[in-house]
Amino acid sequence: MPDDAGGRASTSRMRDVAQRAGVSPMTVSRALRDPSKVSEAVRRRVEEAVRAVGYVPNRLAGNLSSMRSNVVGLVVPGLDNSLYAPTIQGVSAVLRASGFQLMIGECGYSQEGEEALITAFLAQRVAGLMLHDTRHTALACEMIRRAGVPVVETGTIIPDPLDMVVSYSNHDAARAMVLHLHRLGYRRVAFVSLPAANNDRSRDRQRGYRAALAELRLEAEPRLMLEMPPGLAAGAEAVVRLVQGDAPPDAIFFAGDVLAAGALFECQRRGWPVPGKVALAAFDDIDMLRHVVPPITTLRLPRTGIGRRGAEVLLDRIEGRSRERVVVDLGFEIIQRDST
Amino acid sequence: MPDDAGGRASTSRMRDVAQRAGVSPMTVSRALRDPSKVSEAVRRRVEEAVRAVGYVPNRLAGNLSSMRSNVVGLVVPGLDNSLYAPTIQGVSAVLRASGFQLMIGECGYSQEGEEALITAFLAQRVAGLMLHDTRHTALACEMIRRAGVPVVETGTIIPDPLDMVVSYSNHDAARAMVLHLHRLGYRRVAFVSLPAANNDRSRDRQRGYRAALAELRLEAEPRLMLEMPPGLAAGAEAVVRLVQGDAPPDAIFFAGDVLAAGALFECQRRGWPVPGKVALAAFDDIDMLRHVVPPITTLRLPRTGIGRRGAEVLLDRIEGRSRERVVVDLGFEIIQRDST
DNA sequence: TTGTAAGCGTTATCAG
DNA sequence: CTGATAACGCTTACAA
Repeated sequence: MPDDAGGRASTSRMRDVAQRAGVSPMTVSRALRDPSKVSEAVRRRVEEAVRAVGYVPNRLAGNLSSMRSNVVGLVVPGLDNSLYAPTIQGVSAVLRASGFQLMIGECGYSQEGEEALITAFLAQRVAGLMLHDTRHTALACEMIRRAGVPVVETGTIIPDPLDMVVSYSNHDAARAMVLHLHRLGYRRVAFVSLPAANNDRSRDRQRGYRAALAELRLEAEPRLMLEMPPGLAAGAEAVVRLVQGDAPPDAIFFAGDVLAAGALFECQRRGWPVPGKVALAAFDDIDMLRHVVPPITTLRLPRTGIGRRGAEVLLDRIEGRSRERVVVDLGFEIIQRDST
Repeated sequence: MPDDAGGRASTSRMRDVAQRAGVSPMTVSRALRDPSKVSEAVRRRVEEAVRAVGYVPNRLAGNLSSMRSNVVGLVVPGLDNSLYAPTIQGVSAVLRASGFQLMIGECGYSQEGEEALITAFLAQRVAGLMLHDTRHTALACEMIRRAGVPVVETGTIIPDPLDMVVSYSNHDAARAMVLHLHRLGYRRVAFVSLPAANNDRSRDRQRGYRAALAELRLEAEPRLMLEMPPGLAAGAEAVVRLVQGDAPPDAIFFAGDVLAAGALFECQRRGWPVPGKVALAAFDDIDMLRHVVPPITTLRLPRTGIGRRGAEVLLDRIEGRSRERVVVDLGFEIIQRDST
């Protein structure tokens, strides 16, 4: 407790405001939450009293009493991954506009981590939950069901959501890019993704890649498929392994993180022309991909929109404006640039 | 409320657990928080009852009653800025290990935004506050003082903190880089930063630049100082303006965001050799700077450490292990690479 | 070791 | 429009 010297740390209650304004606490409560329910005179006296005593409402008490909550819990796989930033920002913007607070936690890409966070958020009695992953432990599902809390999953479109989904189809996006590369004339398209274990998005993308090959009556060659950890360095390693391997690809589709950029930087270092030696495509429209030389072909995903729309449908449910279990597919876009 | 079909959404209370275990609610409370205070037999019965009814403690009620809180509020200027990610992650890791929750908000680089968030967090009765900015509205300071909440500021080392500071000196870091460039032989070092209005970090860096020049008995030329918005595009624009201007610099120090990378990409596009045509230095050790061609000289800042250490000193105070108003300078490091 | 009583600071409800 | 009263679900303090 800093300084008891100047003004001691005292938190004033509604009661104090009431006394000072010469009304009952109940009237203060009303004046604060819906000024139209009290007389003009009282409203002003209360406002002044609030300022005078420096009153800050106690939402813990308010929430407990009203059995409502003004906080939403958001679980992301990893805070370090810059891909989640736009989504978080979208969520944050919408929540703030409605007077909600955002509680955030990272599950570390594990279902157990997610379960722990869900438990913690439920204990805080959050009004709603946003989950990036779409696979959960049985206990997590059970707890959510019992609590009756609305939930939005945002990682990828799935057929059997817990409740609501707002996302895009990782499967369709990956498939579309492979078809796009084929249309451009590439016949040996390699595929590099993040590890698919414990990651629905990666798995969906792999399935999309295979689906496209099947449609094109092309064989899925194991040596053209790689799983790499996230990071620029991994992308660099991947491009070297593929290009220097037997029967190298003419194009590489990097379905994750900044792998494609790492690969391009490696090509620059080695003097490999892109797309002359090998074409490169990426999965996310991060700013960097537009500025490197050459700019990299990629998918534009509705990251911010997922956050915004996700928060909106969640609030619609929380505030009783809707009872529907919506599934929103926000789509994607292919950005053709000079790397392919 | 999803599905009332299978099992209706009922939240069980401690009372229910107590009944089922054949003990009083108080005993359940004890069994849950400090199992050593109840008998072995009771502990087991309670545990089973908890599982049986799917009990999830209500921390709103708990916090209200105990007049303690297990949530910490964090205010960042912008969630989109990837620079804050490591700090947030550090905070998150430390808090989780202590059973604390993280409430997060973005103030949009404005003091008013920060004030609004502080008010909201105080209303949630957070146990502590972490602020990135080091300048605040008078009301914000007043509210924090009255609430008696411990606070950590993390943006830059300042002489008159609200309470505690954990950071590095932006002034010293900028100064050190300019001296470093001078030592390498560069005599006309330009300086590009983010707008300094409303940004203590930028201002500190500008002061550091000037301080270095003064020490070197060099004149601060206005045409060698630029303020640019964040982003790769701004860096590209800056390098062009400086290099094509009158009396161009031999080195450019980009003190913010990804400006330096944007500048390098522009040089690549134009075929300007770096550092042949102009040398480039950056301010933050983001992964990209190490992988581009050539790799860019920069400063390594203790981003994650600030989050971790900041959360630690905050928890020390919250949990009464310390009463000190610490100031922690985590320092910085110059990473010399091929761009200078 | 366990239980009882009295709040914590609000809001819902109902009466005036 | 305003106020009294009883929760909300838990913990503190004290008693048994």
